[in-house]
Amino acid sequence: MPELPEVEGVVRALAPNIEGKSILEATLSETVCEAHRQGKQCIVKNMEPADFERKMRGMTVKKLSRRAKYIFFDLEKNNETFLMVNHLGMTGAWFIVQHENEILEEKFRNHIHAKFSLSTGELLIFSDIRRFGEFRLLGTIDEHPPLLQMAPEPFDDQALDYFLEKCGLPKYKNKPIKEVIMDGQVISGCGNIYATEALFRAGVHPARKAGRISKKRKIDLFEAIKNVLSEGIEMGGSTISDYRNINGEAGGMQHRLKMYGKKVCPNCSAKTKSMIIAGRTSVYCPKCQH
DNA sequence: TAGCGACACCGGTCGC
DNA sequence: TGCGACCGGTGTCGC
Repeated sequence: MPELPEVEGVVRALAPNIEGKSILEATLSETVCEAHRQGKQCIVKNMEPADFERKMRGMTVKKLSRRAKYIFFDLEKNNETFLMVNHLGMTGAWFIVQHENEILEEKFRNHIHAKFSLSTGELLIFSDIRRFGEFRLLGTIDEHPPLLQMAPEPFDDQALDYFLEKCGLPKYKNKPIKEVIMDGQVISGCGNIYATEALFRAGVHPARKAGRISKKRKIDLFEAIKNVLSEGIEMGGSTISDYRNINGEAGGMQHRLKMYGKKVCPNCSAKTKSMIIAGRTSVYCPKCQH
C-alpha cells in the first residue's frame, strides 16, 4: 500500500532514469482495453485507451515529481506541455527493464497494464495487480479539480497552520482524529499505516474527536506525522503487501513500525485493540493512547 | 446547492 | 482443498 514515503521512493528512483527521455510507443493491456469497452474507467481515466496511447506517443519526460501520493509526469510534445498524473492505487508498481521477463515476481509480471518504450530502448512498465491505480493525461492540473483540493505537503512551512485551521472547521471538529489526518484535504499523503504510527507516537487515541484535542497535542501529533513520514522515506518505504521499488525490492520501514499490525504494545506490553474508523482498521494501545 | 454517505473498482489472502 | 469474505484509496453518484 503505497503512501507518501513509498511514492517518494518511486519518484526518486524513477526520475534519473526517465527524465529527458522520450516515449516512442505506449501500449495498454488488453484487460484495460476490454474494461473500457465495458464502460469502466479502468486505470486510464476520462480517456479512451487508444487516445491515451496515441497522445503519449512522442512525449518527452521533462520532469518527474511527487505531490501527496500522486506522481506527476511533466511532459512535452511539439512544444506543448502536458501533465500525466499517476496514482499507484493499492498495488501499482513501476519497473524499468530491457524486457518484461526481468520482472521476477510473477504476480507483478502477470498484471502489466502499461508499457512505454523509451528512446533509449528500455521499457518503462506499470504493473498493477488490483487495478486501483490511475493515469490521467491533462493539459494542466486544474483540469482535475480534486488535485487542487489537496493539502500542502506535510514538510511545507504552512502545513502545520493549515492542519490546525482545518481541525477547527465544523466539517472536521467532530470527526475522529484518525479520519481527519488521513483526509488528503487536511494532510497530504498520510495513509493508514503512517496515521496509525503517528497517533501511537503522539499518544493520541485514534477515535478522539479532532475538536477535543489541545493545540499542543495537535502540534505534537503533526510533528509525529512528519517524523514517521520522513523516517519512511529514509527507510525506502513500508512493504506491507505489494509495494516494490523500481528494482522490485521491498522497503524496510515495516520493521520500524511499532503499532500497525501489532498485537502487543511495545511500550507497556498491554494487548493492543483495534477498531474501524472511516472504514479502516485502526490499531491502538488502550493504555498509551488517550 | 452544498455536503455527506454509500458504493464501485479488484485479486490476494485468510479463515472456515 | 476449496470457497467465500474481507480489505482498501479515491472518485463519483445520489440523496
